[in-house]
Amino acid sequence: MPELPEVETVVRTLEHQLDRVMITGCEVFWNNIIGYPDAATFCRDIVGKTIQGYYRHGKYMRFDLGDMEWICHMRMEGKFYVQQPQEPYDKHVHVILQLSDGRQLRYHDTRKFGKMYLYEKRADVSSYPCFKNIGYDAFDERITAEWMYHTLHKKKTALKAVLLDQRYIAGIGNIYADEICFAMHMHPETMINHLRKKDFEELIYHIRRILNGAIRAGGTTIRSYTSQLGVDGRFQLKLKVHAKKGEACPVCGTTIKKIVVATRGTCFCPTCQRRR
DNA sequence: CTTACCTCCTGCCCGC
DNA sequence: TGCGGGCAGGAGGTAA
Repeated sequence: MPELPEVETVVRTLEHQLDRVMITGCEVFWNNIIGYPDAATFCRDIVGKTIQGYYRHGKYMRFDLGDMEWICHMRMEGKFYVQQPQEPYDKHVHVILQLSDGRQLRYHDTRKFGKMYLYEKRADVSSYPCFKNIGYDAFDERITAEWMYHTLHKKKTALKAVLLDQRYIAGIGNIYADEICFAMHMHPETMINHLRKKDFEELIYHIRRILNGAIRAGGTTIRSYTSQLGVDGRFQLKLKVHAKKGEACPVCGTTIKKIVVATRGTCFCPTCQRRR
């Protein structure tokens, strides 16, 4: 499931692979992938545009097309492939963009959960309808301990639920939420209103440290990128607790437990991570 | 306003 | 072997 670091890797990889390429054709095989407008309009309007910039907001990718903006969310299983037209593709390829250099940009998504949007360009990125419930990107400097304390100190919500809630901080998903809770030595169900301003400073520090570490690990993917593999931004990153149920905590050796928090499978160390 | 639950999808794992 | 059931999961939507 691509989270912020994986999306960043995909965006940078595509920028490296495609740069300023023109889109000369578009086919959509599964209409629900297109969140706005309808698939036919999407195809008609994207053809003839040149990609002029590659950006990311939370887990969303943004492509500057000059007078329009193409926005994609890969949800859990989305991948992009840059391939030659004659290369075969399977039933999970739902969108194919023909490029001016003869190659194709193919969107592959096993569960069809991903979404693409095409909007008239706006100066204020946060005003796009698909970002209606999406807050500041995790690296946005407007996320400060003061802002977090002000926004959250009265809420009776679990720490992990806050980390996953894209309205507050955009980009963190289930994997890094577990890792961030571990770094905080906090039980994922710690109530956010129990955190002090100093805790929020620490939280922001760990969020950015962990996401940055993952982005750096993703750089390896860019260098070793080959079109056959597809670009999904995944890489080998040593996780401390996520998906480690039954294994020993790397710090104290206690068996990692798994519970459900905010409807998500959640792994944590019962010794290192205390409730507050 | 907040929370709980449903929806979208498919692959995979389980039990029979 | 093969089938059905259950589950996971980001984010939008709706009901309570």
